[in-house]
Amino acid sequence: MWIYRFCIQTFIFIAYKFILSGKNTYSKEERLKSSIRINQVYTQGEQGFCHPFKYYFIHQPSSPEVSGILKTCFSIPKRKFKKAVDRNRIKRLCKESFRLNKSIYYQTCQNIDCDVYLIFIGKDIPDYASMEKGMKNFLEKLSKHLGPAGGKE
RNA sequence: AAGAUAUCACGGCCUGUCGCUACGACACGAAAGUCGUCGUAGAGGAAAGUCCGGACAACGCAGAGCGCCGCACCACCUAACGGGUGGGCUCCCGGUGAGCAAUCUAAGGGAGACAGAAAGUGUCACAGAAACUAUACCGUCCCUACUAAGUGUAGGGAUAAGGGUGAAAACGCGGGGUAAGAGCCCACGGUGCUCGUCGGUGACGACGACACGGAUAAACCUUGCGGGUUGAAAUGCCAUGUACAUUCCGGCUGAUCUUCGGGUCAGAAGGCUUGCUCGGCCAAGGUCGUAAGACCGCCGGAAGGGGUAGGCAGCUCAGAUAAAUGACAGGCAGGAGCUUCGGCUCCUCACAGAAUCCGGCUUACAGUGAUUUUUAAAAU
RNA sequence: GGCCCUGUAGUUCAAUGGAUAGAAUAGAAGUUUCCUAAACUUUAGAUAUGGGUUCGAUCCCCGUCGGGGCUA
Repeated sequence: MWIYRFCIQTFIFIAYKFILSGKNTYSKEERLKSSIRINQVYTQGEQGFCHPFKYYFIHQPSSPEVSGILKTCFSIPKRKFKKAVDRNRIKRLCKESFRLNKSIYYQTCQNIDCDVYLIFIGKDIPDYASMEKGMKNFLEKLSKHLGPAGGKE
């Protein structure tokens, strides 16, 4: 009985929060935090490049236990940006652009459990417009890559 | 009115929308909990460098001696400090004034790891005669021999006043004195872990007496004071998981009590602590065998190997753990540029982001305000 | 977060507090060769930086900057 209820709850959860995309939140659940998962993504995952970012990702179809959330993690190399202020600034720009534009991904891809590890590769600190442009490009590329596969399964 | 230096203070403010982190209340739910709702709080003067000092924690409760490290004028502040405040002394700049000169010195400014070189050892390159219980190269002077003599040559002696070398050369300078000279004597100065009197809490200062040949302790060292060691990746707990496995080395002794099950005391090998020593602490045997020894087990160390590398506390009225402070819009204030002096346009900027917490230090810094010192120009 | 080490030519290393900081290699020029290589000759090139101690610092001391290592 309660399993059925839980399924309904999770379905409602997904429907409200992501498909309809009523609010542009970026909470703790959407962040990739476990170091085990990060190592998996880094070693086993596929990799690619899209202008300011290098990305690793791993994906599997969603199940009742694993809700279909896109978990992300941003990384800025310390070698290129030595000051903590610059690294903080870039990370905040990344998070902000992802928060406002993640609906591009959720419009096409649903029920896929995907972990993404993004590394910022750039020489200068970008402004928000260029960062948003790069993030849109990345999300479109990712959703194109995952969309048909998710549809088949 | 402008620039520079130093010190101190500040390091934009307000409103709205979306969003993040923590906590609390409310709503729903049996509970776990929630696309929940609302409220409160949310990064600096250096948060930095990690250069000092603490709080705090752990370590076979840390005792003594040696070693090692740090500090080093005095007083006060401080939980403590290598920090701060004030004072003393020395040196440098400055130059009023005194003096024949050497030299001393007022105002003002700057610097100083500023105990001891008269406890000992070492070093002082090159140059120079000589660089340290000192030295005679050129000189100066005396005596003797040769020479008729001046002078010259040779030998012996006295001498640190003059020359040249050097970073540093017999305390400086004037006079006396002398064969020539020398603090040998005198005056004026200089120096001193010296002695006495006076002043000062003290460092020290003034006066008098006495004595006068270097530098280096950020060379070893000596003296005084301080420091047990390791640092939140400390430490405690929970979860997951494996191997009570393998190899090598060393040890398992003695006395005593006994209800014969065992207990008590001492000790070896080895190990533990702060580098060493003393001291202190830990420490299991049994079977077979006449014995030597063998086997099993245990203890300690080493090698290689296996497993987990997650969470909670530590940790805070900011408080995370792949780590929160952001984006957009408007206004005020400030700055820059243009100007027809009405205004218009642009910007919110420098250094820089908490990770247990405090007290300092050092370094970085757009701009604003205050104070001090100083510079050049113009006007009177 | 904490602890520690280190900085010398373009590179790898030397140098007891005292000469113009030395060697190898790389660079440049020349000799040789028909040309190149090799060999030989010559040459330029550095103490991370700011102070202090000292008569005199690559060396000793302090600050800053950079690089590296260790730490469950």
